[in-house]
Amino acid sequence: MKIYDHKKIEKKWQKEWDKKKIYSVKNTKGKKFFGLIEFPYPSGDGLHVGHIRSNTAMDIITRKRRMQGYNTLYPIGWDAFGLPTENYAIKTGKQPEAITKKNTDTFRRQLKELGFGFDWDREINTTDPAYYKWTQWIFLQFYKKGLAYKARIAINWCPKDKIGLANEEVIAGCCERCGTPVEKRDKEQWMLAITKYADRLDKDLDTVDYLEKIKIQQRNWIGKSEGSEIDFKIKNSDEKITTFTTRADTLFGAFALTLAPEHPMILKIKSQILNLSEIEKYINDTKKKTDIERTSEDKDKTGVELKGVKAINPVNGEEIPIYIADFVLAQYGTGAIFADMHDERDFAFAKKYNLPMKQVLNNPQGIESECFTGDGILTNSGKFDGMTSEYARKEITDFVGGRIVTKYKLRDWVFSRQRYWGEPIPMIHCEKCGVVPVPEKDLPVVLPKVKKYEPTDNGESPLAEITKWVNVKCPKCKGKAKRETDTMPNWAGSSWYYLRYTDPKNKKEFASKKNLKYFTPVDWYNGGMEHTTLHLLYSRFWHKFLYDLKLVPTKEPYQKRTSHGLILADGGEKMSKSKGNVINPDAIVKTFGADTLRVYEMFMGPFDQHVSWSTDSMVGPRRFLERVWKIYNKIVAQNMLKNKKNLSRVGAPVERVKREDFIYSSAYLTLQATLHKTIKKVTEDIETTSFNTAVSAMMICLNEMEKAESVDEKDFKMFLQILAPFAPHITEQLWSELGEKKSIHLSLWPKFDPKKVIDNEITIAVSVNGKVRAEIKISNEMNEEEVKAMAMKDHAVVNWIEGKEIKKVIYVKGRLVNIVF
RNA sequence: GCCGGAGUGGCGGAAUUGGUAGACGCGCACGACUCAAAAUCGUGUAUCGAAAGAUGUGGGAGUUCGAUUCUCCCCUCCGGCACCA
Repeated sequence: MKIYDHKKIEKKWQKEWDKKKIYSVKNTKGKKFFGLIEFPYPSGDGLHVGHIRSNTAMDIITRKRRMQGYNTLYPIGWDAFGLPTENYAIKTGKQPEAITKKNTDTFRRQLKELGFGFDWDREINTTDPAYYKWTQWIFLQFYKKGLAYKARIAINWCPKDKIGLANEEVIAGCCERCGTPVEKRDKEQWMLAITKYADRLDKDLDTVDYLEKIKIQQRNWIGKSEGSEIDFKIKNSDEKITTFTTRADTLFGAFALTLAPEHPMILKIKSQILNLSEIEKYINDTKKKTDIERTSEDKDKTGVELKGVKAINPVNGEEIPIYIADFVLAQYGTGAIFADMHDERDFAFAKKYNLPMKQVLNNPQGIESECFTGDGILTNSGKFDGMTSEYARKEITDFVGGRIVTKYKLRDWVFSRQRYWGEPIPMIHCEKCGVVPVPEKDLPVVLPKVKKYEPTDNGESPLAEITKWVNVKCPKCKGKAKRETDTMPNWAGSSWYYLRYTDPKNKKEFASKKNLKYFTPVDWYNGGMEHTTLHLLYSRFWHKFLYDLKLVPTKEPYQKRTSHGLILADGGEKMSKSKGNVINPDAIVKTFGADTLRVYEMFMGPFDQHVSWSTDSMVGPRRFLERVWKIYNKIVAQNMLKNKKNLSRVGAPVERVKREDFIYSSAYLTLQATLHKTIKKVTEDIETTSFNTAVSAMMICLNEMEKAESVDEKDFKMFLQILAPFAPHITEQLWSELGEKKSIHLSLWPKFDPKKVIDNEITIAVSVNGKVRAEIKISNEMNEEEVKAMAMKDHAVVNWIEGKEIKKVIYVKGRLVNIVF
């Protein structure tokens, strides 16, 4: 009798799969499936159990597809540019390349030890010049189309990391990475005009199959809102101020015009302002504040009136005061609003400064509240009185010559980083010609070797000090010029990596048209929720841009997107090095085996929800696999009996069974029904990422097989096949032990037999007035009347209904009978 | 504040076109095997109760023959956004 020893079999099959390249995609023929996980950042800590959760899930999906006959691509690579490596280089004096090499070697070893079916022939690395050549090339295309531009803007500056951050990287006013409050700094930055794609990024979400919460989060981030632009003239001046509002219906109630402190109009009408010094002080104070300070003052509204200047309400000619206030944002809308009492902020502002307010909406429900912000019926609004808000918005906008417009919260993407370990932005600054792109033939612009990686506090990249690299000839005039020393953010390489997988070694294009047409879009992409408004949005943007250039064949990169929940430490806290609660997968693989770890991670809870790690619970999945092995032993024993071989060699306790009798027994039919139900459930559950219930179903099936007197070898093989995506090593071993020559992972996915799924005898409940009082066994063939009659006759039921007048009897097929009196 | 998600035994969790709540697993208890232990196997395991039975899916109301599932109100936790006009 052989014993399950994961150490013996896991290494063996990993080598075998590698040698035979069973997971490599060799052609572009037939139906395809492209499954994708977010390629890992190779940190020095090695693989995290969270990686394993996501990777195993997609490994199961792709293995199933492969067995269903799809030409299946499941690639892997390294998103290797980024701060942790650079910081480690600064600390240790080692080169980022060397660190990356070491880390990717560790990750590769770990991933292989877990038995993932990656196509290792397509491994990519964003820090490889042969790869980032194309990242730079795509940037040049953005530049050519005017979507990459330089702007002097106030950026989010992290004083600890000494790096500029994109808006998406600032969490509650603090650096996403280190938690330091960010400062504002004016700097020349490369920008990508993602806002030009805002509308399509929003609208095209309708065409893809993403989890609803992902769509909602992206939509909220893009922040589409429809409203009106309305111009206010300034009294005694030719100037006008454009406001943006979604509530044009409240225009009659405007009591002030409120501008962002950064609003350019303030400079233009400077001469008319009587309290200029007060205004300038307020503007300066605002500038000094960080975002946290500006928003954390309990939302207390502050502002200053521009004395000596009045605006004219276009709807009724009323003169109203003009204020500047820091709660009005320069970046959104037009940086100017009109204030009215049907908005909580304006209401609070008016209360604070004792401004007179006028009610112009009645609550249709008739409930009086101090500040009514809903849609209502217009009042005090001249000829618009009595209109509904919705209708009046359009009418009033038309009446004052306003424009219906759409605005977005999304802002352009700050694309410069003042750090070393990133793709150099392929631009040259010439004294004569200005900004000149590096000619495509000169790509890649390779990162030069440097001695010191420290960023500087003046906001320049360490690259700026490498004069030999910085000083170049202008590609246009051959005169003196300097290279751009900013690098790209780490979101650059990951914005298009899935495309490279289709043709990873191509030297002429980022990928051939033919391969792109065959493999894209990605059919199923799984990743973390934390990337919803970062990577996922950025890569959709890049993809749409490439689509517009006719370089990719689809409008969207990913057809389907799911996300996994985090794996938390035992107490429900996040795993972190500082807390010392990180689980090392290497140790788990050693003691329990990769198959157990995989099954455990799939079984521990619903895939899309957070779960807490518990090493103690791993014995369940381990026992499960050991018992699978025991069924194999049972079959070996059965076969020996059948072949009348020497019984003493069979270790398992086996009773003599006449197989022919068993085949037609009801026990056999029950086992068949369980097996086919399990095949059905596992097949379906994988599609809905309900891996936990799939494992549970297989456990139930195994329990049945254990109880059975005999297990049919063919049936057991089917069981191994549906288990194979979850536990690839043990199933491969047993598959081959049972005489199969070809890998189980290249075998055909079993189909359930609909006829066998139906039970011929079932137990249903009988309830009286909704309370369950008995159980009865019924057969398939019984009709409703027969079942009801049987239920009424049950002695436990009779006790309850005796002498009562039965009002009705309800029968739910295959479920229950309810008797009501 | 707004937008999502969740609340079920000692623990992880299962079950929703409304139909036997607690599947499966962990843990625990008892038993078998063993000189013994571990492992393994078997039985049991929501709560109260000797039992009959009653109660029970965050709390409160409602619809229904029947509600974890649907409706209304409220509470707690997690995630995202946060003065977006």
